[in-house]
Amino acid sequence: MKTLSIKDIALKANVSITTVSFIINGKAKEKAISDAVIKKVQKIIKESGYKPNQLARSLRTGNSNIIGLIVEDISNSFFSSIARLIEDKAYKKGYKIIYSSTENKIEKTKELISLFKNRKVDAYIISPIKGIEEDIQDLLNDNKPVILFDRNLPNINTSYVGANHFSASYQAVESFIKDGKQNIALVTTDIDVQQIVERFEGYKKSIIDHGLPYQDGLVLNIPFSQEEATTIKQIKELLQNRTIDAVLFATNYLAISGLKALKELEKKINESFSVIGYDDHEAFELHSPSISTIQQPLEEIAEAIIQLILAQLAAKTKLPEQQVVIPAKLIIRN
Amino acid sequence: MKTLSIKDIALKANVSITTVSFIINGKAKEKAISDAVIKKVQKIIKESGYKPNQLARSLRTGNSNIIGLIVEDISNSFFSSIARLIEDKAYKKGYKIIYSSTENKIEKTKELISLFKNRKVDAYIISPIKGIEEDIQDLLNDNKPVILFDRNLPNINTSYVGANHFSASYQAVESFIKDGKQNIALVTTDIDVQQIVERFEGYKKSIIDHGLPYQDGLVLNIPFSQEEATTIKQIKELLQNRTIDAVLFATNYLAISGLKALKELEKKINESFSVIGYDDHEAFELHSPSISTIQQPLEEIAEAIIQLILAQLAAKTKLPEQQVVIPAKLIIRN
DNA sequence: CTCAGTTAATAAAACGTTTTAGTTAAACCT
DNA sequence: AGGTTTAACTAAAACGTTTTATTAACTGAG
Repeated sequence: MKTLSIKDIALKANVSITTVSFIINGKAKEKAISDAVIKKVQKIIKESGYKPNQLARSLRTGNSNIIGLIVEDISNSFFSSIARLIEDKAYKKGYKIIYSSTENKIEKTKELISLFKNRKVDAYIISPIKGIEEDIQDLLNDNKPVILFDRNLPNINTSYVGANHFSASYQAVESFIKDGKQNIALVTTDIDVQQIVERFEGYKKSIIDHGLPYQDGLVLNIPFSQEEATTIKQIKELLQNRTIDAVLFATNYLAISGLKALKELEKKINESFSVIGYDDHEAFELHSPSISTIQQPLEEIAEAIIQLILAQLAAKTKLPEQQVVIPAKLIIRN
Repeated sequence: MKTLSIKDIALKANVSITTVSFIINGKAKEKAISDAVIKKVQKIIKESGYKPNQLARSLRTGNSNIIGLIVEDISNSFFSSIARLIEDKAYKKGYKIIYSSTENKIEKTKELISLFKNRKVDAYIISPIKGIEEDIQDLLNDNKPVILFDRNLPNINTSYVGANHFSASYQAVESFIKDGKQNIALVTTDIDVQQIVERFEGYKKSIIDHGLPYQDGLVLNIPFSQEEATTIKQIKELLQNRTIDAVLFATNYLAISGLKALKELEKKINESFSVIGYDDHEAFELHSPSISTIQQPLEEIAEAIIQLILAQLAAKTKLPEQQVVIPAKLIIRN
């Protein structure tokens, strides 16, 4: 069975294609189509189950009611949770989301942007990486709404939603110090994105502000695409070779690897050795003892993103860009 | 800057649109375009950065190089991991994936299928739910490849990839019994999909086969969309009101809730009380003690799915459907 | 020298919409 | 009665491709 087109409907209703189009798009009133015709056409549409071809529509109008979501890795629970929340909220406003993972690769990210552009995606939500500034600027020049989240790109003038990573890791370290910890390690990753840098800066500043010496050897930089086994090995080495009484992990997957390392070392978390993770994870709460963590308010972040996007989509003119910085919460668990 | 069209390229190269199109689509040789013209046009395309409009292309050809992936919930690690693997493999073959979550809702699933159909998605990978048989049959009648995974729909004749849930939960219960357990509970969910039913059947058969009495009261059915707090409460009640020395959880998120319940009850997992989860989760391995689980081989499942899809996409005729059942592995951890 | 075949290219239709610019007939003035 | 508005509807262009059918020029065989 061939799929129906607007032409078939027009034929059946004995009116022109134009008329049907006006009715479909709710312009019947303004275009002075009589009620009788409206009723008739709507009835035929309903009965036949006709659905306009979105491709043709997009081709003609240049927009698609689709929002593109580009994240680092959809299998990371932070991103998949955000994706799910955004999907939900967008869906209610009639927008669909399509998403894809960049794996922090510049080339793949560029291709994705190009793919989405090609598909006439209406707006972009991007967790960016350095090196795609130009591509994003192109989108903006093209008047497409772009919201950056999780990480910001300093040279791009567009709205951003993210957590206050500096202050969050500052507080985490502060809480270690208040607990009497002296040798606080940071396990972080080497990707060059603002949010990771901030986490490091917060750590460093907090240590110095509280009169402790900053020790380079207590900061472990894990390459992003490294095998987990290697990561675990490096963390074990750090813990064995250094006097350390507290560790802050800069991402949830690093914390997971860290917990595995501790397990292999049979090193217990207790009064004399503490751990704080980042981006909550089911495993943190369940762990014995429960793992304290810096929690980003996913719901709020998703909400802020979708608000900004919808506002920009609805607006005729370019809205002023906003930097929404949401405080991350330090969750102390015992 | 207006985006370029094939017309602009044709103009610049001083040839017809048709010629450019042939060259773009690699039909230059067969259409006897001279090498000189091919070179010239390709140079112009490269220099100008022209990218064909995929919408127009899809509108004309009826296909899109996009595969639609429809899952229950992208924020569940089982699905997001599979999605990520499929995305990777498809990407290498020049296909893009777009995915969306159904939340096990028939209406939303139907809408998604309709959305994808509208977008001329070339093939579908669906983790289905009862009630959408007709929509899937429509796709098949339309000659679109459809692969079901995770759950099968008995009345649909199409390929399926999934794990052997019956045998997996049979073995899990068997291992409990060999350990001397007598009162084995099952915490499962009420969604009416084959894979969940199989898990229950395997549990029941194993109990009976091994000469134990099947007790209805030891099976807890959790409504799918229920708040987690309620789920935890129900699991606590089950554990408090019954003599139970082992629990099999039918999904990973139920196991997580179960572990939380145990934590609240301060009930320890040890020789006299065992637990097995389903679909691995980071938290299982990290838990103290580590949680045994039934592990679905994600990599193999993803590989099988993508193989079937690509084979069907490449084939001119309809391939015979295949039911790929991959054994799930019982991982005993201590 | 002519006809058939080949080579190199193109014009135009088609995909399914939206939207601009009309057209026609009736209703409304003065 | 003649002109102007308005109501109701529509023809056709446009979006950017692919593809079918066609043309025009050349080649070589008989």
